[in-house]
Amino acid sequence: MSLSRAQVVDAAYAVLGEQGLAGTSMRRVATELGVQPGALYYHVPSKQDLLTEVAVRILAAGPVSGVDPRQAAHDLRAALLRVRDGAEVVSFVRAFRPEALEPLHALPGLFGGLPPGRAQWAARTLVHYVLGFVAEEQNRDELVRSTIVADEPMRATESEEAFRFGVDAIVEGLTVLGA
Amino acid sequence: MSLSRAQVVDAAYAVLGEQGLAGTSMRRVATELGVQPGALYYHVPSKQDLLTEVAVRILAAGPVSGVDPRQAAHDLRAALLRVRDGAEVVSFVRAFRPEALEPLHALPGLFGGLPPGRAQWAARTLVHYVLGFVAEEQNRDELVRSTIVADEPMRATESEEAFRFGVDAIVEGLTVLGA
DNA sequence: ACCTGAACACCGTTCAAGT
DNA sequence: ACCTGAACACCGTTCAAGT
Repeated sequence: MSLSRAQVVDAAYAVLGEQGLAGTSMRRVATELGVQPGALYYHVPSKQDLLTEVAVRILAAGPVSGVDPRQAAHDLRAALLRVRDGAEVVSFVRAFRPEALEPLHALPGLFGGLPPGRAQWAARTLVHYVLGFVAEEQNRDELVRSTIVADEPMRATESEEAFRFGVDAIVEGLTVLGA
Repeated sequence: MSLSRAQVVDAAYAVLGEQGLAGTSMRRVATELGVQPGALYYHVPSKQDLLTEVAVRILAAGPVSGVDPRQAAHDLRAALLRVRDGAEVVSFVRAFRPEALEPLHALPGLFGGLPPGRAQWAARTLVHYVLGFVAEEQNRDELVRSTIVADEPMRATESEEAFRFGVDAIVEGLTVLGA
């Protein structure tokens, strides 16, 4: 039975979870599937496109429409934290194919109180914050994992608090200034 | 006359400006200096350390203490925009050696109205926003440069406006909620 | 249609050996 | 002390050839 595109994405997602983004090479994905590297290119045009699908999968667990912006921010963070380097992967895809990340396009709609232009800006502001914050958290995790830096207990709960503070402040400011 | 560490950093900064981060390899920096790749490792322990020095140089044009947080945000953005992929480079260095970026450590001091813990969080929030926003701007520039995507005039001034809106909203929210 | 084998043009880093 | 030459262990991608 031959390989499918979905299987390639699955394998890439699995390698990401095991090795992190730095360890997620096309060659390793191929090895995971028991196939030669070149075989992947029959199913996927490039590594960037493969990562795009992985990012979409990451966001599938993510923010839904119909909630308030604060909830959406927490949901987005939770989705990113589910896999190693999740924030980095989504940031990368946002850089070169932002239109592929449909879940993020619903966010402006959550700022119902603002005029459309402002709602767009507001959503971008919030997304930048969440991606930056979680990327920092996960980069820290990677450093801890490679024992370059020592783990400190209590970081998780302090992170939680700091994140909530930022979200609250940003949403507050956006709704006040956006009107 | 032999190479100096400063010359290697200069060359790396120059290559970054000409080729962007993706094109900034140790081998290209070596070529720029008319030297073999291995020679660089006599002056610099790794590519990561070299990029750390480049990031410090980028931030040297950056935010000063003694201004208000909004001014600092605009100064930081201006510094990042001076070189290609400046935000990406600083983000990368922040990931693996944040203590090296001294200029960013002064930012909590600008939130004088907040208790110290909150001022820390506030600074992080603002920095995440600025780095994320500028990284998006510069990634766009890279795509335009490679003609993957068309340039749209008016983007610069709209970017300016959007950035200011985000900064104003964040600083407003932070000072209101932080007290 | 789908995959292999093998190559191309790169990487960062190390290290003996030269001067 | 400083650099070269050459290698090691990787990359992403392409493509003829096989089945």
